[in-house]
Amino acid sequence: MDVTIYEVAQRAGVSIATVSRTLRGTGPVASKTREKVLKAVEELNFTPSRLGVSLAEGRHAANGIVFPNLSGPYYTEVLLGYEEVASELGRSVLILSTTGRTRVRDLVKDLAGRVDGLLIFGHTAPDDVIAELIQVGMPLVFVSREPLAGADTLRAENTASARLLAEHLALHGYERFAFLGAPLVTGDDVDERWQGVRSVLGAAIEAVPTGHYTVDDGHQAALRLLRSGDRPRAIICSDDEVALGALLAAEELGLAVPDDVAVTGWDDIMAARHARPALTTIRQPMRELGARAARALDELITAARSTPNHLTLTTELVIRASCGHHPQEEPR
Amino acid sequence: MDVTIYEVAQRAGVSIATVSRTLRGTGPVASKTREKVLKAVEELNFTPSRLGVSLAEGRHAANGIVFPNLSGPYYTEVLLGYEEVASELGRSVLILSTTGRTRVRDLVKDLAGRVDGLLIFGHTAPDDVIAELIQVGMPLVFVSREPLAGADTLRAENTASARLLAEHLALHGYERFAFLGAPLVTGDDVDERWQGVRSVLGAAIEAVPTGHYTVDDGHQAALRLLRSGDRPRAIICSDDEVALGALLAAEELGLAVPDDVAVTGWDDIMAARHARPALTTIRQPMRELGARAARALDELITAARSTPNHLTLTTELVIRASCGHHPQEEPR
DNA sequence: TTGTAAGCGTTATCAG
DNA sequence: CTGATAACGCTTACAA
Repeated sequence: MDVTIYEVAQRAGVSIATVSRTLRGTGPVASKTREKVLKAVEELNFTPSRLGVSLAEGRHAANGIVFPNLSGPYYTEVLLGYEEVASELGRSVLILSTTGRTRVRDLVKDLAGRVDGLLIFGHTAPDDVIAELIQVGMPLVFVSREPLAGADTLRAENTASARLLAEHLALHGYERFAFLGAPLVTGDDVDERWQGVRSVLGAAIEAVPTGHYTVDDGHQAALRLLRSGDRPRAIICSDDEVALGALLAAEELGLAVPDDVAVTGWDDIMAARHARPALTTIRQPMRELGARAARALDELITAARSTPNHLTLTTELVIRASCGHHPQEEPR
Repeated sequence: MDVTIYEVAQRAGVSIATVSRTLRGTGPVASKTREKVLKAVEELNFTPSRLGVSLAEGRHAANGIVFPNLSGPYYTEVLLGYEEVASELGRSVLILSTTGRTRVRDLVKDLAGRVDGLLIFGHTAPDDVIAELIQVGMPLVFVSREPLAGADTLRAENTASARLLAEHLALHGYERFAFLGAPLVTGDDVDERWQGVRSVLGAAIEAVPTGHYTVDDGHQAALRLLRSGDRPRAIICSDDEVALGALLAAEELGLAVPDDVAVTGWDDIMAARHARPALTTIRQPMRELGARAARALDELITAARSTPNHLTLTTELVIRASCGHHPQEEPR
């Protein structure tokens, strides 16, 4: 990309203003002139410099997204939904992964300087940068986090479905529960799930931490949990990956799921259906979260909307085999 | 981000050149002046406009990456390795996902206009755009593709390990094989794997297509394959995800792995170790591929190097349970 | 040590 | 309809 609008103008025998007008369709251009210009553009294989355009237009035509990592389908799916819609809207997407990173503050600020708007997962960005960004009016949408003034927040419903799940498990007659993948910060998705199940299970459930929310960490934590003296009758996991890890641990210890210990997940990632036994879980529209975030950002950026939106998408309890036997599945 | 270098200069009572010098550490600045400038910067909370900087510097300080999708760990891992190193080198990364996209040509060109260099997976970008990009001297590194003039290519070794794997399976005494996940384009990783195994197995192996290289598609294809009259004794899969799908299919049909049918994968993703039975596979340094690509691009961009490199990283045959019983594992 | 001014590549206003 | 020309926000010779 080396040829500039000046060369095109010169070759076409017109001014750069005319070239610009022709290419963007803004303002009138005589059809003979237009032809000359297009011909020159063609011959020179001219593409307007993004930098020049952006500087003049005063916008990047790009969105950012900050996530912890990409282990497992959750962030990945949201990311893809986001990128697809952003792309439709003519915006590129810049990514920033924060786990294992030092100076996240600076990275986020730098990213913010390159885009017109940002999707931020949960609490992956330091509060003070967020405050700064809101302060300067940068369009922001948070996914998987409690509402926040000055920015959009978007999440899938957690508490109600957590209750639904807890109640379903209680109906199985289980009495001791564990919540594997204890919340790390208050106000994010996992915390809401925990609050939800605890609100119905009360003292019968205890929170067990896992480190990260990965298959591996779930596996390790479940191993410890299941080996302990009084193991729970049912393990409600923070998400499907942790649950997959729990399934592994149970198998390793020779425990049958759901007969010895029931296990449930969250998200309904593809592997949940394929797991053995298939995971009872809560389906959450990951792709749509990303897509909606991109659209919300677009509204904010184009100033089609100025007041923040706080949206909660509905989820669905998906009952499969891992939570216990159900009459309709096992006719007597 | 609204305050410009002019306001800082004014407030500090100096020229914009001095502000720039102070901030970038280029050229001399009296320490008293420096202090005044830094104070003004602080008070105004000034951050140089990325667009301004890039336009003046003549570089984006950003890299792009184009991949088909993010289903499964392979692209994801490479992406993360890439982003991490790019970030260390002070470059942001812009992504472009191509599956299900129309006008990939335009998307790639647009992306190219926003970055200093591009990592492109296999054959995800149309040949003519690639030719154009090489033509204009855009730094390019291809991952998982056969060498190409005018750009770096980077891949993990395929053919030799494919032979190794095939020979190992032959030692088990198997006679009929299938390669699940037939190559879609010639010259990419999967094609090399196929060529490798076929070179030792000859007519004893047949290629079976899967659509995409996903768990689901592998599952479906394996189901058809295993139901057919003369099912193969061993299934060599194009990658771990397809293999995971094959495992599912075998289980569904009541076939024991490896006793009724052996299955192998490729990549050694995390799930391969956790699968039941654990997958025999070829370990490939995905993260490192991404990291190296970022460094290679940096060399090309900074003109530290001008001749293309074509690098092949070594892989490792990881023998686990899914390919058959081994003496050392099962002492008589 | 500091300031002036010429780029960098567009867009868009305002006269013709 | 078209062309000067002033932004846009910075970097960097070149002078002083």
